[in-house]
Amino acid sequence: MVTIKEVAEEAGVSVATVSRVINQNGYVSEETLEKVKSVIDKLNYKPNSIARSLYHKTSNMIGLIIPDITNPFFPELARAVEDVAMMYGFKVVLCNSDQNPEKEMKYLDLFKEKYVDGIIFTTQSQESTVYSDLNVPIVALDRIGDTTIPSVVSNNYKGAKKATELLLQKGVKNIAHIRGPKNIAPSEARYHGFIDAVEGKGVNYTISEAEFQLKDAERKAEQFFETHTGIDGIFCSNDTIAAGFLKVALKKGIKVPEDLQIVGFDGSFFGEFIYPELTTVSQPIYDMGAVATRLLIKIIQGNQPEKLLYEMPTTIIERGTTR
Amino acid sequence: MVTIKEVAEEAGVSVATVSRVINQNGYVSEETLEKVKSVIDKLNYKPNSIARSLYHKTSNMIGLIIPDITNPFFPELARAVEDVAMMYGFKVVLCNSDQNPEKEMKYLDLFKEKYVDGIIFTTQSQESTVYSDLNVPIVALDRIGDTTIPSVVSNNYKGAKKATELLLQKGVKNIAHIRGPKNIAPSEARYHGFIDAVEGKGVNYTISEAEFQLKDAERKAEQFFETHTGIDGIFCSNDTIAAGFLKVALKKGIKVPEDLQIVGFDGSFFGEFIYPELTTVSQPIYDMGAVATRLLIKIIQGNQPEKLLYEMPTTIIERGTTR
DNA sequence: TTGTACGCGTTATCAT
DNA sequence: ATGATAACGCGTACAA
Repeated sequence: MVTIKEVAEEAGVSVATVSRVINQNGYVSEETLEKVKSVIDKLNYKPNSIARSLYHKTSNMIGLIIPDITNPFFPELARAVEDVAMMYGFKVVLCNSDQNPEKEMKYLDLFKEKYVDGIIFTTQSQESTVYSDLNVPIVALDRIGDTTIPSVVSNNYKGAKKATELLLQKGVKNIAHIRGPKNIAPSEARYHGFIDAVEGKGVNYTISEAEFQLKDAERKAEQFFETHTGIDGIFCSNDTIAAGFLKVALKKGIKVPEDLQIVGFDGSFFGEFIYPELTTVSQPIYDMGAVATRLLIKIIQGNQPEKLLYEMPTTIIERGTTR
Repeated sequence: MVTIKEVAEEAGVSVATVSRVINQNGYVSEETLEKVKSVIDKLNYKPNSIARSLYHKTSNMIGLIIPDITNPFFPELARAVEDVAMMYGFKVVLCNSDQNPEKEMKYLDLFKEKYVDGIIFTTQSQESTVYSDLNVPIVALDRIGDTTIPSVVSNNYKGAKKATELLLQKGVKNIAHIRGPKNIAPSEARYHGFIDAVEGKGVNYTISEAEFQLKDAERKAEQFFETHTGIDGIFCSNDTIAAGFLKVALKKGIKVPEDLQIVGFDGSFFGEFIYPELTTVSQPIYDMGAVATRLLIKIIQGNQPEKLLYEMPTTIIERGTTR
């Protein structure tokens, strides 16, 4: 690893001069400029970013905390964050919290130690690790409440309402909503969207619950189809649950979308892998990540965010599980 | 951010003493030990890891370069790397290279600047960015050739052979292999596994090719079923291709697995999301990541790897697309 | 226009 | 057993 000192010696100048040409500030004569530049090239000198960090107390890194990269929702998000971050010269440290507050705390400490310039985090759970008094720019994704932290969310309520209305409009008479876990904010919002779409409309509806996991969804689906008959439309709280219900329905010989229509939520890529393809409420996942990152960088650069809540629109993608 | 100096002042000792209690080396009397410890707790002091890095030229970070976290193969791998790394006190910087040599080089420079202690990388392409003369411990995943770098791979050849033999044994008479891109090593190995399983066995076989992407697979499947009749078994180079072919077959009313059996490769999670569930050759993705990380850490700690090639076994998971 | 010297927070060597 | 101090690589007052 070649240092600024070696460059200085080789160029016959002082380290200060070299520093000046690197950072393009201060005066430096045309002549020495060229000289130093050529030596930098020759030695393939790269300023040591650790030393820089120590001095500046910044690292050009941003920390990203997500529950689990293995959950299909997050890779695209992470990708967006990295793409945008890189575009602005920031690197990304990715951490999987597993929704575990201890882990989250550990990562936050880590981030402070490393002088990360900002933090983006997603928690699907309600209970909050203390993310305030952290003294580092921070943006939340998919998180509500905690009104002091700028957040980027998608419009879960509205998307759910639209999805339910779509089913109704497609002639569904007996509709079900398979809601997600109660402690997860988006799941709650989607539930309310559903309720507000069916209440007072004179339609029969029923509510069940499932985890956001295929196996559990399948179990719940088995039970569901045992105990409920005549259901001709299901709005599921996410695509994983929808996939589970679709699988079981198909297995039972129920015709989709002829006799049963299904709508999921998220716009996960695997919605296109299954047949019939899943109709779903698509979240602009990549955009959410990109917006959050731009917002964070803005804050890092000293600008105040214009608003605290950035709500991104959802889109219905009609595919094979609706008529 | 409280520094070692502040702790020293508060405790009425020198920074050297504080450093000794932190690092548990050198002599320090019982009395001052207690005193310093309590001050550290009181002030919630955490040693600044940047300053440490500057001195030690290590960072307790490892760099991970993958093509694209959005590709379903990689989240699990990344997760494994992070889990194991964390277990040993290392953090992970994740980078998506998009198979782009320029990006790779950029990340490698970045890693050197940041004093990463080691690098794990995956390239599916053959052409090699110069990963040697890097002067940093390094481990390759899913990569062959380039014999100087320790590698962790799964046994693509053998898995493909077994998959093909499974189809044959299940009574397939006219078999097809949909191979992946020619410049991707695993795709090549699987192709040879297939060939060696059918050659000289007196079975009819045919080869087609598709990208590892759903849309392309579907297009190729449409063409395939137009031009080939009587095919009753397909071994696909990965699960994505298999999903595409299955979808199109289902759409065309071909009965799976009665009239057509399909086997994929990878063991991707979405194999269980589709119906019938995909029979596949499962790679121990998590284990591969874990083994690679342990290997890297071993090297970082100064031990030489026992061998240069760690070959992990594949397993056939029989599910709904075979009889 | 250029160079000297100190500070960023930590560790390790060498005195004491 | 403890303290002073150089060093890690860089950036910037300040002096020249």
